[in-house]
Amino acid sequence: MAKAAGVAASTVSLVMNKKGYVSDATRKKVEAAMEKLNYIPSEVARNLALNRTNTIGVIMPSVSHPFFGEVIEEIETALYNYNYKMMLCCTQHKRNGEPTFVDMLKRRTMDGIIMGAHSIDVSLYANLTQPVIAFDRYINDQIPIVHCDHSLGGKMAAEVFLQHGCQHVVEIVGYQGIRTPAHEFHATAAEQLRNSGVRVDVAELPWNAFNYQIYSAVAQKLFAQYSHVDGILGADLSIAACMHVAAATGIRVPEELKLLAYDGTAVTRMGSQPITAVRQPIAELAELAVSKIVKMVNGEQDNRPWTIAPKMLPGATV
Amino acid sequence: MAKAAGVAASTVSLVMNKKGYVSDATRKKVEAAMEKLNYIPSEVARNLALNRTNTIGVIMPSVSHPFFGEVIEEIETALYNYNYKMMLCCTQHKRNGEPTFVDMLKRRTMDGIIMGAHSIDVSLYANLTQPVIAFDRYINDQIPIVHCDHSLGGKMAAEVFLQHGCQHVVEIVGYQGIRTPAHEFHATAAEQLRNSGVRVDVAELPWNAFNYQIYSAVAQKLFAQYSHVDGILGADLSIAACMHVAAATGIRVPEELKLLAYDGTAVTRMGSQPITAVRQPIAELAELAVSKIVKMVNGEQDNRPWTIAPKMLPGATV
DNA sequence: GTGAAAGCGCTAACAA
DNA sequence: TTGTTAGCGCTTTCAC
Repeated sequence: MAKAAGVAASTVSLVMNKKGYVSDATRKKVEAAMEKLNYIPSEVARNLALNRTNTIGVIMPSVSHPFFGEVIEEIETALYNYNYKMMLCCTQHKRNGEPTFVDMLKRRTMDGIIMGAHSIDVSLYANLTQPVIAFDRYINDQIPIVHCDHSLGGKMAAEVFLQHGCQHVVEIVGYQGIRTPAHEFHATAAEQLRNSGVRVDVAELPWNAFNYQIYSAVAQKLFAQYSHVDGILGADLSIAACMHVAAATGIRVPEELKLLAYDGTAVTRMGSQPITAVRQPIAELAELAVSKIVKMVNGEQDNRPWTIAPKMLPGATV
Repeated sequence: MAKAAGVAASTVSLVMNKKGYVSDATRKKVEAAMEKLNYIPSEVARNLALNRTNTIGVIMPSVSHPFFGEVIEEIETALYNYNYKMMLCCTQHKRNGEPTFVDMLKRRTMDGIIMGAHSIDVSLYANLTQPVIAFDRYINDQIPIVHCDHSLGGKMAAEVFLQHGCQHVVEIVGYQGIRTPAHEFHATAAEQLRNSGVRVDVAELPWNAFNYQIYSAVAQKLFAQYSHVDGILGADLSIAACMHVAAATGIRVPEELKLLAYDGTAVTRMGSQPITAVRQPIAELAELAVSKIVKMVNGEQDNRPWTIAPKMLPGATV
């Protein structure tokens, strides 16, 4: 390419990157040659020379799950706006997905990682030289976490049940063996409710279980076990399952039973009755995570807080 | 690294890649040094030297859509099994996502592309030197397509309505301005039904519209327009929307109205009534697309057919 | 078996 | 303003 244009390689570099001073004459010359050969520079060579790939790895448990799907979509969009590409690793059904992926980070295939998987072994993330951000997930003391203000969310949720005079609330919570700030949501809600004399019971989901059958089974068991429940709090799909089981059982929502979802993804809009939800601001969280990791990659300072408040999403189930 | 081990770089390369002959003594020496420095080779340098990245780009309209979400998840899994990484581009909400992404292909950031977006302008894909495979999508005559046997699917669907004696079927079809083999599904079903004297009407969705509100609006309009419809055929979410509108209107499913979904993703299992569906074998399609693109990247031959048959997925809506 | 040397295609520092 | 040189970290001949 350089010789075709009759200039040095470095000059071509300057033209491509619009850097330094290049006379109009040689610029034209170079551009003409680029045009003629329809030359396209190798990103890989560039990556090697610059020691950066403009790629961020994203680790999530699942893609085909409403919450993570939306998270991934928003992260990818945000990365795109920052001129980064996304490599995705989905851990749910792989034996060694996560170690393999972290290894790619070490091999410098990507500049950093946004990690949101529900892994039990997080020792992988010790002593990494590249930046890692956790998405709603506690990994270790070195790794900062972008998350929703779950404690506030829990208060908002409790408030809803209290306002409607619920006496017995069941919370369907995620697997407690992983450490995520999201547990705070249920803990806070439970605390507030109990402080006001409401009975609170807890049903725990198994680990990395993201399919509807499981939610449905949990819902059925819940109704069998707690026949006088008048409020249920859980993630979107758990609540959707409860709504269907309630309908099948002849329990009227919201008259006899209040259902409140946490997350507020599209599935809460998809039933015959929209589900009332405390919504995690997924797009904002994604944008925040991306802006943080990009700053870290570039060694820049960022003072935005790591937490974003949830919002109430109106519906017809309370 | 080489000097630390007291050997030449080329020897280190041989050891890392388990290639050629290396004496046990020097192998140990190298491995010891790798251990000590906890040396990790640069994938980027490797990519440059080998002119391949082991990365496949995937372009889809959306992530947070049940069909595409599942497709992406399965593609990523299949790629992982072939030792490839996935770069994802989601086009739905971006101005220039697709051209930018194809440009990355030209810059050799990835070895090939699996393309499943609903783009209207496909001129981007002319004259590419790297392999591209279309996923259920017609791009141009050079680009092969992995897809479900939609024609068979259409026959299966028609058969269902005929068996149940439907007289007036409405098909909710995707935007017709893009060219996808999937249109064949509705065309075949319509033809078969009309041949048997069934009235068939068609409702068309707008382009790149993947949110539930739109499906819901289409469903409402459909019932208003065709008051005597006794069968509806459409993609999962369209049918889910119809089910809810029917419930709200007091139309009994399946007694008065048969609903049959095409795709058969998890959402058809999620309502109070599981939706009967003609299921696209997404995992198999994904695996096929991946195995094809990998073969193409490696210049190998592959004789598997490009098409896979759909299957009936039982439910309670016909 | 192993090392020296060239090359992958770019960027950066420095001269000219 | 532009060219020269060195270097990013690996792989691959090809001597030794």
